Amino acid sequence: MSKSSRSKPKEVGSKQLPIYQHKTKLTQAVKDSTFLVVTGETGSGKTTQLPQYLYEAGFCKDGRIGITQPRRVAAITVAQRVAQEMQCTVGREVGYQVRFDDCTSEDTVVKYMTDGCLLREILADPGLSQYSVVILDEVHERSLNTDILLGLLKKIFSDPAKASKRRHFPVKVVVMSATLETDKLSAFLDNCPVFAIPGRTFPVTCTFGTAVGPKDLESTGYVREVVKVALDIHTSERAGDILVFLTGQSEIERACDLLYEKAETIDYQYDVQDQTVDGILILPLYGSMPTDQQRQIFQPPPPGIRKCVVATNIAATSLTINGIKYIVDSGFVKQLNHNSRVGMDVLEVVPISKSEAQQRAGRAGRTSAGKCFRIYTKEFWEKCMPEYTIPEIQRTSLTAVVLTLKCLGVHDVIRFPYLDCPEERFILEALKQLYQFDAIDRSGKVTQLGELMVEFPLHPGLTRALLKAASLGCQDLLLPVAAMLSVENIFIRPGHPEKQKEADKKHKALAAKTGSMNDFATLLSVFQLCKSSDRPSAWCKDNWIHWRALKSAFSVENQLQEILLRLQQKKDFPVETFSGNKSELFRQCLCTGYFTNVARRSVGKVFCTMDGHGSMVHIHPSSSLFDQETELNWVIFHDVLVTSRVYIRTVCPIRYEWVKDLLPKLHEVDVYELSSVAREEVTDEEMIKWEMKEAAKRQPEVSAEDVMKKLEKRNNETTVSDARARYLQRKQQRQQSKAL
DNA sequence: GAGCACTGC
Repeated sequence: MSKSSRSKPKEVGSKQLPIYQHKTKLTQAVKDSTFLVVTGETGSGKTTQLPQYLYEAGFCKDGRIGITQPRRVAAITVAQRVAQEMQCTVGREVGYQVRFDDCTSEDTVVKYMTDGCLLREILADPGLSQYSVVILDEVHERSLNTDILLGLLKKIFSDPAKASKRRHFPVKVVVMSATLETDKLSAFLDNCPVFAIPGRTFPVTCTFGTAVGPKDLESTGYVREVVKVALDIHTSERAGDILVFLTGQSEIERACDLLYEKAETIDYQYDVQDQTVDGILILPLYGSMPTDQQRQIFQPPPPGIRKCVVATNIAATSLTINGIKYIVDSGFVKQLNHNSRVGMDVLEVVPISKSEAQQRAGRAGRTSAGKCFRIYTKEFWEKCMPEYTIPEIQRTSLTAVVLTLKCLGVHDVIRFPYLDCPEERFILEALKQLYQFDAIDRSGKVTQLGELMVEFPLHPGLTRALLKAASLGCQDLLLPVAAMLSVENIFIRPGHPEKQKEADKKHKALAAKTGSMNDFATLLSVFQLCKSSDRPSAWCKDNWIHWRALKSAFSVENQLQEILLRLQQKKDFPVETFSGNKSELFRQCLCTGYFTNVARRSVGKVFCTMDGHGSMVHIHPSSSLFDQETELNWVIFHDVLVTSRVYIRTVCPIRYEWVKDLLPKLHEVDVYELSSVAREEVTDEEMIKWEMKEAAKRQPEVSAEDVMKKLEKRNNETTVSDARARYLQRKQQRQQSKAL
């Protein structure tokens, strides 16, 4: 680092912000203790100002100030703003680092980054030797990485003797959060002091509705209701834009259609109190929308026109729309929950928490006083909505997290200092899976393979398959597939039936081109075809492929390749030779990573998973295997989707021999009740015979209901069938409302 | 015979 860059601290920061009058006390508070909790609502200026105050107070003489953010955009934009305030270019004294974009230099002393980036840094440098201050921001959001960092920082710096031995200038840890659960945070960090900064937001008055009560937990009636409320606002409230919160793309499109319809039938011009509002501009907003379409949302509406944005939760934290004065809150959100009892992730619609509802309401008070219309009753608020959102660490699969912790020397992952402990069975499940992948041994110690696996930003199963391929010298087959599976879905399926047919046709053709019924091979082929195309974006448009998603798959593939090359230069990188059929090489590599996701044909199109849960699953209609009448009896799959049925997606036929030796591994460490069939070493033929016998005992035709009943019986917790029941109920309601 | 919120490395 150059000395000149920090010898003369400039007078920094904006004096207008509420935080300014606390400047001296705040820097003193940081000096006085190892841990400090700083609270303050949005608009207090803590994210941009605190690092500058600390810089000015000389905290950078001995190292950097690192500030984490849960989101990339936040890290980048905040760094840009702070650089501007400190009158330097981004990448010099002030910089940022996010995945694929490192904008820092030797001069950088104030570094904004994503929480995932800091976690990676700790992996390489467990003492965080280049930092004098580490600031975790937006801790109240409880992102998985921030929660892990919180535990790690507590563990590393809690013991002052240990901390000061590490360097003559001990690291300061500042945790910044909205004014929620601050006592809990302080207690967690050795009862450290709490510093509160008043915010600067405008009051938002909230009203409850009558449409959704405790009995309407599974109702979709709320789409009609939010439309009605939005139009009421439009006809009776003074100027100011509306933001409506719904749960997903299809719901949003339906709401927008209804709004267009209804808006046309009412008078075009209103006299709202003393102001005239001419009309309403209706804009949908969700994550997978094209970026240029998203950009429209931020443009101010034409004079006299009211803007009405109908959005997913993306508008709650990720994107801020100016000029919003009215909120319509449906009270629901779509959330991905991991169910360890059945070993799958279930995406479901659930009521939001009270804190989330407050967050939504707050979106109306950023520039002036606002109003929030909740369509649910006070009773719903009291009885159905939890105080706080369950943190991600308690809802998610922990396999990758546990491996990371183990590689950081945290051997006892159950007694790691979690701010909120995940359920023990979630941790056990993760350990079991890591053992199955040979990432840890029987004693729970990380293997050589595990040390390699932790380097990859991928699901452990994918990493396992990739490393197998690399050891056999065929990584070119797996790198693109791993990249494609770690970005959002690349196949576009539009809402309109006509276009849907067209897209399906194109996708089927792409699958047919590979000559094999293997969805993984289709992904590889799409990747290669697009990459070698002269005009890749046009190619995507023509084939109904998500260009934005594919572009990120290209950069992920690049990154994976770089990591792999670096690891292969180590002398102990495994090398194997392959004796089997060359054409089967690809699928056999996949088996190494997906033997935990093996299913065997049961009856007709119903398959039975072999992971010990024995769940009944169906091939998803988007799979190239869906309408194939073949003899195949064994498949591996990438993921499970619970809707009208339990579907497996991205499927690949395999031979029993390829997984025969791996399957026992699934049951060696028996944490859960295992399916009785899978435990036995049997041949394919024997398996089929057994299955025929079983099938004869049952009804000739296995209905979805039977399958679900079976699943339900198997699991005391009925999350999967609950989810399905809810889905069916919603579908029925939708049909009823259509009929009306 | 199809229903994928949002992040992140």
